[in-house]
Parts: sequence; C-alpha cells; structure tokens
Amino acid sequence: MSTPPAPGGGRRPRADAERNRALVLAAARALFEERGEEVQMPEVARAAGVGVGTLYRHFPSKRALVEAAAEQRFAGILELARTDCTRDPEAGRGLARYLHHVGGTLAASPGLTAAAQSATGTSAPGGETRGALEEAVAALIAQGQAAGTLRADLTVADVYMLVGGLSGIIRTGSGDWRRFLDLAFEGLRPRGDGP
Amino acid sequence: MSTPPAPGGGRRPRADAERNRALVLAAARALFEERGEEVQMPEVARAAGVGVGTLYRHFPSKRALVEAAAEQRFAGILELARTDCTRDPEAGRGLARYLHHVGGTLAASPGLTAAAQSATGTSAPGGETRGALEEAVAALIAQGQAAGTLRADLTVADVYMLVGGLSGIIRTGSGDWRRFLDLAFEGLRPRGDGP
Amino acid sequence: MSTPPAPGGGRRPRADAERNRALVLAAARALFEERGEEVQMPEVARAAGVGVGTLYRHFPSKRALVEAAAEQRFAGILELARTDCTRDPEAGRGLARYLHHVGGTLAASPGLTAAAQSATGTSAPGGETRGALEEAVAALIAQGQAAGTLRADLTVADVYMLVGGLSGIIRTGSGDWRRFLDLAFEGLRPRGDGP
Amino acid sequence: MSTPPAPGGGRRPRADAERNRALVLAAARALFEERGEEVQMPEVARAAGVGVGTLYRHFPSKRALVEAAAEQRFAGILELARTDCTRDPEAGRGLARYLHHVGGTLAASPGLTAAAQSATGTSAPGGETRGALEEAVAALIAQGQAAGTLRADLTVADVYMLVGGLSGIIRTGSGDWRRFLDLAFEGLRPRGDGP
DNA sequence: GATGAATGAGCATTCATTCAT
DNA sequence: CATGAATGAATGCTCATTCAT
Repeated sequence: MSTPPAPGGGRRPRADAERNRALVLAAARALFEERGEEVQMPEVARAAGVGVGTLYRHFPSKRALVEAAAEQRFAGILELARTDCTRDPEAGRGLARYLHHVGGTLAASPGLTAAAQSATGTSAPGGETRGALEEAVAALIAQGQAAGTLRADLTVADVYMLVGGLSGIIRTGSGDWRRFLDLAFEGLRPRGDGP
Repeated sequence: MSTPPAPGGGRRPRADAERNRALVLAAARALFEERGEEVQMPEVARAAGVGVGTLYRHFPSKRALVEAAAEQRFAGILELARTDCTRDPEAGRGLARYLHHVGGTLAASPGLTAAAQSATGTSAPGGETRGALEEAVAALIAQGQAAGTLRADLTVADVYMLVGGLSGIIRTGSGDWRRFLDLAFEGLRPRGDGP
Repeated sequence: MSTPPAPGGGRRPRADAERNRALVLAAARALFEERGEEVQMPEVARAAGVGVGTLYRHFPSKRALVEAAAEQRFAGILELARTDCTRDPEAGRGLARYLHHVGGTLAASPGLTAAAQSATGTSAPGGETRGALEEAVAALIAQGQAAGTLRADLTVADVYMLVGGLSGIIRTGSGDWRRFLDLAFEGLRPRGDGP
Repeated sequence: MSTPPAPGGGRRPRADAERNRALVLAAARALFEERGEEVQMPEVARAAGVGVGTLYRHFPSKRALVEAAAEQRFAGILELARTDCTRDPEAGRGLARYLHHVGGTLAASPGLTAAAQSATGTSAPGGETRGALEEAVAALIAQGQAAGTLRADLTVADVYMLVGGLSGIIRTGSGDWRRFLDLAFEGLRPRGDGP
C-alpha cells in the first residue's frame, strides 16, 4: 500500500537531504561569522529555510554545527595552501603567503573564530582537514628552507602556534596582524641572515 | 591592652565591608581563572562566604566582577613590570622578562582571559591600569633600544599586539608560548643584528 | 470511518498550539482574577498543564499575558454590549444594562483589573476591542437619548469615565457599585426630567 | 549605671527622634506621590538623610510607611473639610467643595493613591482620621440637605463611594474628574429638583 | 524525512528587612 | 539611638534540544 521509492515519480531521494545540509551549513557559517556564538539554533534554521528538526538531523548539536562551519572555513584555507604550494616554489615565499591568507580569512570572520573557540575549546581544525593542512604547511616550510628564507629549525608546530597568535590578535583586535606577520617573519629567517 | 586598631580583632563599619569586597574578588578571581565565565554568581558568593546581595553591593553585575578580577590580574603584571624596569636596566632584557611574566600569568589563569574576553569584549586592561602599563612598557622598550637589544622601530602598540598573540596561543593551547617569545624576540632584534 | 477532522481525535500541528494558547490564557485569566499580579509565570504554566517555554512562546512577557487576559474580559463585555444594543432598543435602558454588566464583570474579577492596571498602566482595553466597544457604547447612548432616558450632552468619554469610577469603587471596595450606578443614572437623565 | 536623661548635657533626648520621623515621612510622601510603590526603602532613607535602620525604627515596614504617608494626606483633606464646614454653611455647597478638594489632592499625587492601594488593599483612610472625616462629611451632608441642595437619602457611605470612584478615575486617568463631579452632583440633587 | 511546538533547567539580578557595631 | 552592610528568597525569562505529527 505504501509507495516508498515510487517508480516513475521523480521526487528527490537523497539529493534534497544533501541540499538541506548545505543550506544549513551556509546559513550557519554566515551567521556565526557575523555574530558569533550568540546566534541561536532556531535562527539558523530560519535563515536556512528549514525547521529546527531538519537542522538537528544534520548536526546533532550546536557545537557540531559550529565545528562544521569552522571546518569549512579551514577547507577553504587548505585550498589556498595547496595553490600556494604549487606557485613558484623556488621563491620560498609560500609560507608568508599562506599566513597572509589565513590572516585575511580570520579577519573576515571574527565571530566564527570566537564561536569555535568557545564551543570547541579550540579554534584549530580537527579531523581530515587538520592532517591535510599539516602536510601542506610542511611542504611550504620545506620549500622555504630549501630557498633559504626560513630557519632550519622551524616546524609545523611553530606555524600552528603562529596561527594561534594571529587568531588571538585578530579576535581581540589587539593590533595590525600584518605587522605581526612582518615581525614574525623577521624571526623566522635563518639566523645571521641580516641585511 | 587597649586594642583599638587591633590586628585580627573585631571591627565592621568600613573595614569589614572592604574585607568582604576583597574576599569576593579573590573568590571570583580564583573561580574565573579555573572555570571561566561559566561560574555562577551565587557560586562566587558562596565561595567568598557572603550572600549574593553582598556580592552585588560591591559589583553591580557579573560583567563588573569579571572586569575587576581581570583588572586585578593586570595590576599584578604592572607591579612586575615596574620591578623589571628597575632591575639592571643596562642589560636591555626587561621587555623579555616582562613578556615572560605576562605569559606565565596568562598561562596560569586561562579561564579568566576567556571570561574577560566574552564579558568585556576584550581581554586587555582598561582604566588607570592600562595607562600605567603603557608607560611601563614604553620604558622597557626604551631601555632595550638603548641597550641595543631591540629594533628602533618597536612601539608600545607592537608589544600590545604581541601580548594579544601570546594570549591567543595560551588560550587556544596552540603551542609552547615560550617558543613563541623566542621566535618573536628574534624578530625584535635590531635589523642586521645576526651573529 | 474516515476521521480526518475528527472531533476529539488526535491532531497537533496547529490546532494543538492554538489549544495550548487557549489553555494558557484561560489558566492565566482564572489565576489573575483571583489573585492579581502576584501570580507567577511558572504557576500559570503549571495550571495550564504546559511548560513555561510554551507559555512564553504564546505570550512574550508577563505583561503581554495580563493584557491578553484583560482583553479577553473586555471581549466578553463587548459581546454583551452588542446583545444589549439589539434587545428592545426603544426602552432606552441599554446603557444601564451595559454598565451593570461591566460592574458585574469587574466585581467578579477584581484581581485582573488590578493586574492590568499595574502591568499595563491602565485597566482599559486597547486595540480593536477598544474601538468596537466605543462604537457599541455610542449606539447605546444614541438609543437612550432617542428614548429620552439620557441627557443630550452625554458622550462616550463620559461613559468611559464612569467605568473608570465603577472600576475604582469595585477594586477598592469602597461601596455598593449598584448604588453608584443608581446615583449616576440620576445624574444622566435629561435635565429637568424630575418626577 | 545608665545615664538616660543625662543631667547637664543639652543633647536631644526625644526631639531628634521626632524630627527624624517627620523627615522620613516627608521624604516618603514626596517620593510616593511622584513614583508610587516602586520607590525603595533605602531610597526613602537616603532622601530623608537617615539610614535605613532609622527609617525602620519609626516605621516597621514599607506598608506602614505608605499607610502613614497616605494618612497624612487624609489629615490635610480633613483640615479642609473642617474649614469648608464652617464657611457659609447656609449655601449648602460644602460637599461639592469638599469633593473638589479631594479630587485636587488625589490628582496632585496619583502615585501615593496607587501605593496605598497596593500596599494596604485600600486607598481609604483608617484609624482616627477616618472617624473624623466621617463626622465632617456627615456634617456637610446635613448642611446640604438642610439647604435643599442634596437628596434626603444621601449617606456618608455614598460619599465614601463617590470618593472611591473619583480616586479610580484619577488614578487610571479615565476622564476629567471635574466632569465626573458635575454629573454626580446632578444625581445628588433632591429628586424632582429640575430647573 | 521534515516540521516547529513544547520543554524546563538554569541564571542574573532585586529589595524588604535584620542586626552587629 | 543611628547606621548601612549583609542577607537570600524570590522571579521573569532564555534557548538548546526533543519528539509527536
């Protein structure tokens, strides 16, 4: 009596669910970027044009939603990291470009960083993105060291830490993050590499 | 036998009120340092051994209490800054010592930084403490520049920014903040000052 | 056997929400009538058999709930006013009947008047009910004047004021409000209309 | 051992207490008249220039203070009633003058009426003032009846009730209370006393 | 799957009143 | 007697999450 897959009726078996997930995530990201953690779940649902129930079907908690939004942002950064990796690697400026991308991205969405921080306990990526980013950064470091623009003892963890600092500066608005990167790169040069 | 000001004896009219204020502030600071903003007002009152009413008599809102706790922490830092100013100024290591103090202090109370950030919108000092700290830092910078350990274009704003970065690294646990300071001071040396 | 709208059967999506709203309003009205403003929101929710959240979904604040309850009472009065309008208009006793209805209603729920007064700042109706009541009263006045039972200069504002007086007498229990209406109607007769 | 009346020291044994009571009462009356029940006890104390403790020494509760303030206002009305009694009694207009005084007084201090109502449950006088007022009103009624301006069946209770109505009209701002008195006096004339 | 009404623990804040000094 | 700091019960409202339809 029930007509589940309904042969002939071109409904939308799974595509619609996927679409809803994307709608929710996009709405969440935009709202969190703008207003941070204060955004309420029903508000996200409304902005996405779905009910709260649907939202919770895709993201089991607010924390999960914030994490997903933050992760998406890191995915974008990863994209850029890979692009930067490839472009003229001999120049050894890849890491600088990478960190400027990160800074620009964070500066454009301070709310999301704060939300991730207070929901997740960290504003750093987790899961696959994290691993991929580390690989990409490792490559950038290696390039810089090969090109003689980065000190030999620089590690991925150091860069990770610098991003943490960058994020702090941007979120708290404690200064010009470009200046921060300039100072930092001064310290990242090979020792004895004065003018 | 006459115990008028009597250290430890009985009094109330004003001394006790002041004492209660201090008790509340101390309790609040300890709790906020440990668990951040989540600490509830009644809990602070209980820990201080007073009623909520007393707490509110001294601090009109949770925000005010968080601010006062954060300010107190900055006052401690200011103390150290002034001490550091005086001690062998010719060595030019004052700023480094200052930033290590700040790092140590922030690392010891991550919750308070977060609470201040989300209650106040900033984790930086305000009011008198701010001005005094800026003066102290300016002095440290001047000493370092005179001693040839700091680049000539370093400003108070730069240090302010570095503290923001330091705070971010510590709060997010994104790395070893001492390593961060090491890298940073590498970048703060006078240009061309390689080994 | 098909019970789609099924009187008494199972439904929810919207009908039940409406039902909850009505339950809350009824509970609120009963409680406010009895004990006035002192009634607490959780208590209303309990009496209505819903959670506080539901109560707040339908009425955004205590004030809104009190207003709605008061408005509902005025709607009842409006009903009676319209009925009174129709019944033997030639007798010219419509206004008297109206004011007796108002008196009876107010006397039966002193708490609600007080609650409305202190929550709203007035115990008079607002919105649509107000306009409709004024129309109804205007009609009653016109009838009375046509029948020669009311003085020609009597206005809706006068009646409004008398209701204010009636309300005051009832709320403060300063006397028999029926006696008040008797005296008042003595003063509302056309001038020179002594026996 | 105790030196109560302190022979020789011209301090202030009781006069000062009396003065404090008066100060508190005056402050309370002014504040309640202006802002009603919302005025807080510490605020009254501050306005009176005394501590809350002193306030509570003279008035055991907020309710008692409100009552005293209201009573004081009635005492003023009583004064006027007695004055009005005496002045050309043959004119028979004493009651009208009395009610206009009452109206004027109530209109000048709506907050106090409301405060008394909600603290005491009534806005009518109690204690001695009440008895004295009733006597005075009875005299005014008798004069009016003797002069032929008031109906024979008018009682003190009727006047009491009219004051309740007057108070309601003024407190709720439901109309021009002078118009109310005009209408009322129309109904208070001896029957058949048309022009 | 989607919906959104319902839930209810949780929390900052107020203010009449007390009582140690 | 005066003082005013301390008290703490009381209360309106929020919002992440659930679940009947």
